[in-house]
Amino acid sequence: MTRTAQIVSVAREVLETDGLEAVTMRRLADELGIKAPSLYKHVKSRDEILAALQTQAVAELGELLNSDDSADRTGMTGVAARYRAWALEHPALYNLMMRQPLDRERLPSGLEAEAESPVLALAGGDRARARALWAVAHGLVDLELAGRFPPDADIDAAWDAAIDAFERGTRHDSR
Amino acid sequence: MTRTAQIVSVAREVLETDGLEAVTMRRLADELGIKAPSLYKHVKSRDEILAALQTQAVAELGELLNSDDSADRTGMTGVAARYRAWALEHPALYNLMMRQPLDRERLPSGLEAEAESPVLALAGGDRARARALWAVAHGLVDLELAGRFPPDADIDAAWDAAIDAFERGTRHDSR
DNA sequence: ACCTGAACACCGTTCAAGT
DNA sequence: ACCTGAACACCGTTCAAGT
Repeated sequence: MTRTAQIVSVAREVLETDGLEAVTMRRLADELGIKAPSLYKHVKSRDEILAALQTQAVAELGELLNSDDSADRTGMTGVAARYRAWALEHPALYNLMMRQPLDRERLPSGLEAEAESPVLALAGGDRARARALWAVAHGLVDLELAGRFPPDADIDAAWDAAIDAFERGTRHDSR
Repeated sequence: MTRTAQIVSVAREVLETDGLEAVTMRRLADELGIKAPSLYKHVKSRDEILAALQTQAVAELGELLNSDDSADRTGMTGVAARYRAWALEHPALYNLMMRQPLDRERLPSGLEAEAESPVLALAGGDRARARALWAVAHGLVDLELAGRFPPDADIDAAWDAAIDAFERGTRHDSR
């Protein structure tokens, strides 16, 4: 394991344990038993570390969505459940993944397409519809993570309503 | 105009002009011709200032969604267009508004309900459906603002697809 | 009542220097 | 090749002191 990989790995632990604001150059150095300035021999900046974590997250969530646990609920309901569950288990990582543009240069080619493919399939190959579908899922998760729903809101019911709206008819783009 | 109100007003200008990271106690003080520590005589913390801006934003966007410019497109398409346009005009404010739990104590009572009412109406009074509707709109805006769609994505088409999905049938919650 | 200077405990980052 | 100490330009916030 290269030193750079160790840094990213420690960053992930800290991110998941104590949140983004705890991911500090001094804290990462501390965990590794070195001093903050030493990190810069292995990594260009804090942002570079965060970009690496973003890539990891896209890969992981993509893999999960592609996994077809046939035991699990299938189709839209299953994909939605896996998406939401992953986000709730890794809230800080999910936020990081969504709150900055993808660094498409660095991203392993094809990764983004692979991560999206299950959603595209659910949309019957319609890219616009797939993006709308992604947006509801993201919107529901983001509002839940941000604590923006009223305390008594039935979030499960909101997911059901969303799935309900998208499940009927796969007619294509109406523009 | 009380000093506190001036601080919040300056904070809004700075937020909209230079983004959240520019909203610094020292910067706000500077704009007002005083020193940073003086701000604490009028305001408890930076977070309190941001919470005030969040309240403003909810009120404004709510008012806009309730406005029924009959010249404008009506129904879901019109509301969606106004929602998106406001978010794109005030990106930093929109983010601020969505990225932290509402301070429901401080919020003028009824404000949240009023802001939501047009969406609830579009959902035929179904709260779960209304939340799903809100989530698509928020998801689409959030992904657009974060630069998370591929550069060649047709975002208008994604909105059309979302509207399309929600426009047919107002049958209620299927759980 | 309102404002200031000095300070504290933090940030990310740079750079000369050590091994 | 890898690490460190000292420093720079920042943060939010506190507090004694001035008017």
